[in-house]
Amino acid sequence: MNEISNAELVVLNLLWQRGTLTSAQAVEVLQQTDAGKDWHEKTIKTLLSRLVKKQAIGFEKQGRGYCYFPLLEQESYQRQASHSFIDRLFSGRLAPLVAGFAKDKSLTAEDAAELQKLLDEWKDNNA
Amino acid sequence: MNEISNAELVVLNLLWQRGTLTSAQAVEVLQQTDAGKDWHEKTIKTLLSRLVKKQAIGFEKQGRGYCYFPLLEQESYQRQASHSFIDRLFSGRLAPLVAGFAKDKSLTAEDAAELQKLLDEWKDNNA
DNA sequence: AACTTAAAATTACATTTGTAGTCAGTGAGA
DNA sequence: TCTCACTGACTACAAATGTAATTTTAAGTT
Repeated sequence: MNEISNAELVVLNLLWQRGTLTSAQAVEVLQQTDAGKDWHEKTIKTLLSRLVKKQAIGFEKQGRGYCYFPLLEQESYQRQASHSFIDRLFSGRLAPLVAGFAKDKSLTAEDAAELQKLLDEWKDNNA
Repeated sequence: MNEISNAELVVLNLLWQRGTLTSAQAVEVLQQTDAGKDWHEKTIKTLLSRLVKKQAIGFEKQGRGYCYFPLLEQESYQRQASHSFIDRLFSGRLAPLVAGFAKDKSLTAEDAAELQKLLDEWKDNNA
């Protein structure tokens, strides 16, 4: 029911990437990232707890502590969040978002190629 | 400096759409929309005030009250917010977001056509 | 000029979020 | 077995947010 906050999402992203982590590992990794570099250990543990309370992640006992893992699927979260974002900012239209990227030159050649591929596939499936 | 909150964004979107509005007009219109339908008049006025404080909108006196108008440009806000969103959820890659839309069937033919046009233009500009 | 009343300004208050600190329990080492 | 360091649980606290209510001010009306 609850939303994932920005700070929580940083931790969740790491768990999606790694699969499972102890809190100590999460601290170790996050403190070397841009987003988490000046987070206190306690802060990271709080975020883990809040993610557990929100049922975004689960854990199982392992040695002295817990081993955390995602419960919420990344793709499903991304999908829900993307739709919600595009609804709020672009009245639900996807193209204007992409247009913005194209316009401000932040659409890389790689992105363009990938998008073209997606479109070609889409056309195949909708021929 | 401050972020625009979700509730504030609903009001700001309306101002972007209409250009200018008195608070009474904002209330009238918003209460007929999905997002604002159960907002109290006072709530909407609070949101207008907060947007003013955040310098997202301005106002000029008109009759007994104010006439509000956007200060923050919609396109620039959309651009900043899109980049930030895609950074947080997709490590900065645009294509996976679009791929999500393609995958869950919410990419309409119109979207597809528009995206193709964008890509063609991009190719022209980057030939 | 005085009054009324709608707007704006100020205040309110619970919840969420960012960012930790403290307390209590337990496994691992002495 | 006893101790202690580490971990999770609980507590803290200010700022932001959602959602209004109360107070003040000043434009219209009489």
